[in-house]
Amino acid sequence: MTPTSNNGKTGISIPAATMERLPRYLMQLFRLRRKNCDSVNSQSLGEALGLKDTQIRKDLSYFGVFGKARYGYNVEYLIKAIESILGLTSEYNLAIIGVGNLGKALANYAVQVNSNFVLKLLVDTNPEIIGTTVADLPVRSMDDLPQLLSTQEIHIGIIAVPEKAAVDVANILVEGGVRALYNFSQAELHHIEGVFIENASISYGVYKLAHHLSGSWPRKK
Amino acid sequence: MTPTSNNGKTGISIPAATMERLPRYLMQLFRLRRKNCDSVNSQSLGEALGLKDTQIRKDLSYFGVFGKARYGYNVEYLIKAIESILGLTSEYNLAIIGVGNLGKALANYAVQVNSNFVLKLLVDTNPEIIGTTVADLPVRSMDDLPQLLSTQEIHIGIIAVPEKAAVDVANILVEGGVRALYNFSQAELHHIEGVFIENASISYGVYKLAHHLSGSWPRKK
DNA sequence: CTAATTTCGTGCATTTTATCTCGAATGACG
DNA sequence: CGTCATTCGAGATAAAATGCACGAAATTAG
Repeated sequence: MTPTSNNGKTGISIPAATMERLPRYLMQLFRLRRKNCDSVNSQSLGEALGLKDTQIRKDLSYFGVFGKARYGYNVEYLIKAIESILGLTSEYNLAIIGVGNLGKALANYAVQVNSNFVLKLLVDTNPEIIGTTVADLPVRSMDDLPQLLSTQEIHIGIIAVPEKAAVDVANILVEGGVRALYNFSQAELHHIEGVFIENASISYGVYKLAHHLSGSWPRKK
Repeated sequence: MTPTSNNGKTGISIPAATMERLPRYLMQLFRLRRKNCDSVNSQSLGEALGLKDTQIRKDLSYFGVFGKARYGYNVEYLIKAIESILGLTSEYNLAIIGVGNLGKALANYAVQVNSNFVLKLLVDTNPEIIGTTVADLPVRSMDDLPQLLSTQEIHIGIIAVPEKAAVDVANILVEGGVRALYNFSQAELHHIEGVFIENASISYGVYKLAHHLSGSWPRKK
């Protein structure tokens, strides 16, 4: 069986919560590979990620049989399998709109993360930023964005502009044919027909921490 | 009844999923306030956030009665109530560790978000950054961090350093008495006794989008 | 004042998610 | 080669979250 096959499980719908965890599994597997680990079992994987071992086995079981009794999972094989499940078999072109501090951080980030994501385009409105080079790419003018989108295919648009500009930027991207948006602005983007939207919600975590500190967050065991 | 009271619901444990949504409600309420809206009903709040109206009513009902039939919720009152639930009745001092692009972005962010969060400390290891001013604060040396933590109380430590340094930074913060960490590094931080940890996981969204684009993400209706 | 209508709050059904349990497979070891 | 310990896979069970449906409250209109 190849890692890409689904082991006859077609038709069964995968829990969204499971899909959410796969990137975390993948990241941890990359770390293990860097440490030259050949195999990993569900228990140690769980400990590294703060999850129960049964959770990991159940998650992986949706996609077929990856593990072996008394051995665990082969790291390399599982990486290939999860990459395949996540659709990391092809490349995705990224555009970052807004090259302030956050945009720059994301640009440098994007290069490291995974070679399946290729940063193609940086755009800003600020004349002082336009023309500078960030992550080996020139920053282009927002005015040129529609035209730039027509000359190269962008799969994922990363929105790193102030809240007020986010909706306009989203519309330009969608009109330019971008079908997936990763929104780092405070704006709430939803419900654009045929477009996948992921909201990063950077600031919410601090509220959760405030609540924890203030007293009575219901703890998980 | 004051917004802070629990309307006799003490003892009932609040679903974690509900707590996760409260910051989003709060943000949307801030937007409504800025637009001088006095009231909002569960339906329009739901539309703005991509949630069902029943979800919002149920969430709020855990904390008592905030709404009125044929009127909805008073924006100002609901803001006060949620702020109280989230523990935003006192101030929280923030330290940002790592003043690269991400740290700078977070520093400028933190100032806007909410006056309950007060940025007190910026720290980095890079001699070229140490001594510069970001968000009206001088960047201090990482070497001085333990000492700085002993002279002022920091409630929330924001980790914006490279993955390799994250665990060390976390340890220094915890030893310095910080009980809540917001981790923006790629490192997985878990299980520090008595410390609340929130992982921002900035890069995972792009994997989800890749999977969406590649085909068969199970859609929610 | 009464009826009509809107919108909340909440008990209950449904769906989704997490956890438990245990048989089966695998490799280690005598 | 047989026994033992380990670790997976997956069905059964428990827990959590969501969504429905309806009674009650409140406002408006006649």
